Amino acid sequence: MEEPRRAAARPHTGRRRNEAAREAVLTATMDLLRASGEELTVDRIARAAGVGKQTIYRWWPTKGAVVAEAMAESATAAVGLPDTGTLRGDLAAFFRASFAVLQDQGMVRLLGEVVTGAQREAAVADVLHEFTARRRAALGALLQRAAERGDLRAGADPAVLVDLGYGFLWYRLLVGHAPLDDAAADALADHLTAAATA
Amino acid sequence: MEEPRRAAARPHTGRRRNEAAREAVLTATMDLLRASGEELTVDRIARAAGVGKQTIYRWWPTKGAVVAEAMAESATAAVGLPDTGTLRGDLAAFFRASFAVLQDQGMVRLLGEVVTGAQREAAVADVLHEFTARRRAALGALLQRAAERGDLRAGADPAVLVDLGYGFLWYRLLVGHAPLDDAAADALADHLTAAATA
Amino acid sequence: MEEPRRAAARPHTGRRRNEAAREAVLTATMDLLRASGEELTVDRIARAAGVGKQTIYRWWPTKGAVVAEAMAESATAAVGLPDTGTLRGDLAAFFRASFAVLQDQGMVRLLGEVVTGAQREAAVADVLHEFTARRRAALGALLQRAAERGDLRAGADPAVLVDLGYGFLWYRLLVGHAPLDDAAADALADHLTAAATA
Amino acid sequence: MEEPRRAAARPHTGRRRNEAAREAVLTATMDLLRASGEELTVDRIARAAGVGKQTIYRWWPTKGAVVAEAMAESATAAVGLPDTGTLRGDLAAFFRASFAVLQDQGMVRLLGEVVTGAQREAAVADVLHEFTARRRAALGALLQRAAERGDLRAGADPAVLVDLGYGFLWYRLLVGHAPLDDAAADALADHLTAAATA
DNA sequence: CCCTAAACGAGACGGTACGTCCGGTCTTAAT
DNA sequence: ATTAAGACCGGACGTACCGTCTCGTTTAGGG
Repeated sequence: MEEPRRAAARPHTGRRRNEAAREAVLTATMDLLRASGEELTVDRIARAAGVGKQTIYRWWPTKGAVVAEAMAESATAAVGLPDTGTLRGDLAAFFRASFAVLQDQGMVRLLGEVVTGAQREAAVADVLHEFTARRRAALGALLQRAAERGDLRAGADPAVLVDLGYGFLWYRLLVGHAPLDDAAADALADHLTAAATA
Repeated sequence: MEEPRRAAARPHTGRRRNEAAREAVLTATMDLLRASGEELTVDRIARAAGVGKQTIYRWWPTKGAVVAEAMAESATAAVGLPDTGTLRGDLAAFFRASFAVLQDQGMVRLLGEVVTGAQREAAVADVLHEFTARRRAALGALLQRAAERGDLRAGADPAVLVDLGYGFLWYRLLVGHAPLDDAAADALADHLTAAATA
Repeated sequence: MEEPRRAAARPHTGRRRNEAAREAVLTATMDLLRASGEELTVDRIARAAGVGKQTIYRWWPTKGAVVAEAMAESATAAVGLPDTGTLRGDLAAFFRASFAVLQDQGMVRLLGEVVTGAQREAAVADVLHEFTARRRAALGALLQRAAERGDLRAGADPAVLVDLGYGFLWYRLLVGHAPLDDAAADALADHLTAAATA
Repeated sequence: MEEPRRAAARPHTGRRRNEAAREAVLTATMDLLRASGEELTVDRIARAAGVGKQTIYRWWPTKGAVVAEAMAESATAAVGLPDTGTLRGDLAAFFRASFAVLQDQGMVRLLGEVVTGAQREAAVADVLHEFTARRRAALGALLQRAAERGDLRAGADPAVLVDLGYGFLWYRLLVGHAPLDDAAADALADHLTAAATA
């Protein structure tokens, strides 16, 4: 039995995407953000990565998209799911780890750029949505475990609790009026636990 | 022949600052943000306000400063301090009013622009700091009243509670994954009350 | 009797065109062409002229148009109408002067760029047309004087003679197989005289 | 044990040059020039010829070289040496044939591109030099025959006459202010004859 | 009949220039 | 002196094109 056209027979011709270039771009982006002195510019990213500008625009629609992907790559890996046995302990560990990532000034600028870019570029907003959704899911899983242990009070809504936790993080990150250190993580964990349990 | 000292008698020559122009600029800024289709540009603000560009730069140092002042003017007025007799009621009323302001799409873009601008302009950051500090003070006063009624649990930290509340608001505002409606305000009030009381 | 709108009442507001900038651009263009080492680039013109790129694009549609205007300005002035009493003498003087202008290497590159640009940009073609028309008119006037003296043979067509003369010039200029010096001017004058007279 | 010198013994292995590709490239170049709407681009030539870009660059050093070869192929063949018995007749026939080739708009653009390219690429200039030299030699041969018949006046310089003739052609071709039709050929022949004879 | 080398179509790559857009400053004539 | 209009410098943006560099495929000797 013949297919009318074996499209799969030749799925691709021509040179393939250069993975090294992709990584060089994302790395250069992070480096420039960390170097901090200058504005982040597509030309500068290209020059720092040793890459043509068109290679950037071939794979990312916009500078914001590059930044967004750099964020998604470097911020995701960091935080795993702790298991200390208690909700408060888990939350404290989770937020301590989350805040630790933000000690890198480059990371703070990165997140700022993304939240900024998301306000005007749909592509960036998409990446931000996906990224934050994954982070919320992680925190949600932590709460889910508590729920299974019967630790959550009747009216507690995990979605609200998650937004409280990450809201606290982003609010302090963007406004910068108060630190995101271990003490803050512990205080956050404490109050979130109070909100979640009877 | 007159002395220059006469200046006191006639303290000002030439056309005075046109208050109407100032208002036209801020209004035009909000309108353009609401119209939403295009980027916010100084040229566009000037044209929409029927004002010369120089008139804008005579009174504000940068575009960000204009946006920041527009925010400070239109977002502050709105929310007063409710007094329903219970912490949960007060919080629910406070956040319902706060969220109501954000139903205006222009206001959302405005706050987004400010948070964005604050990441790169110190002047904008200052206005954002001051603005958010005032809002936190308002919420703090509300909690203070509860504390005086003896409604707060021992370990509750008003500063953390305030950041939880406003963090929730800003997080949903910027990420946009969930609504900021009356139900959200009630849920927020409920969880915040749980975190604050025994 | 009222006009419906006195448009002429306010023919212009705002800053006027900066004549110094215009000249700086044209001068810088000629200088860069003479310097010769590098390609002629809008960015380079702007930098050399101490001018923003937008200022160039505000007044000229294209790089070619700038080059074309630079040509029109610097090549026109040079050649006046000689009057030696004889056609051969007039032609020799005219072409000696015309060829002299082309000893400047910058001028040669300039004309080459214009003829090049005219092949693909209508705006450049227009300037080239006007420029060459003016030059042909000058040579035509010279022939006209000879005609009035009765020096032209019956079948001689001034338009053809003019195209022969300028064709010789451009052909050697663009192909570069033979020089454009005084001897060439004299030989050209001689043969043109032979073609024009009995 | 064999020396590398053995390479001479077996000068070639592998696939041979595809002659069809060479012709497709030159044909596509002419076609695109005739189609005229868009700029001539190597990518477009490759696509139109159904050929990979590398195949073009394997056989020609630059785009200009392709264009130059296309010119050399299509413009040379056309014009032979007429023999009408008189100089005027020979010249008229020669230029009528030469001008006829230029009725093809593609040919005009082609020559324009070559003259253009010659201004900046030595390789193209070389081809142009050789091509024009051959054409001049053809016209020179025609004049030589007249000289042998004793038809040329004493002071007539064949090199100048040739440049006058081809200058006329190229000048009208590039500036485009007047046609290159049979009447023009006849007028050119007439004036050139007058310049060459007593 | 297989093996090796070169040519092929496709298309990604580094680099450079283009022409546009915007921020913030300066100039003009009018009020 | 202040205004509306708008030109100015600087510099980032996103696109286009050049000539080079892989890919995997195809073609042709030589063994």
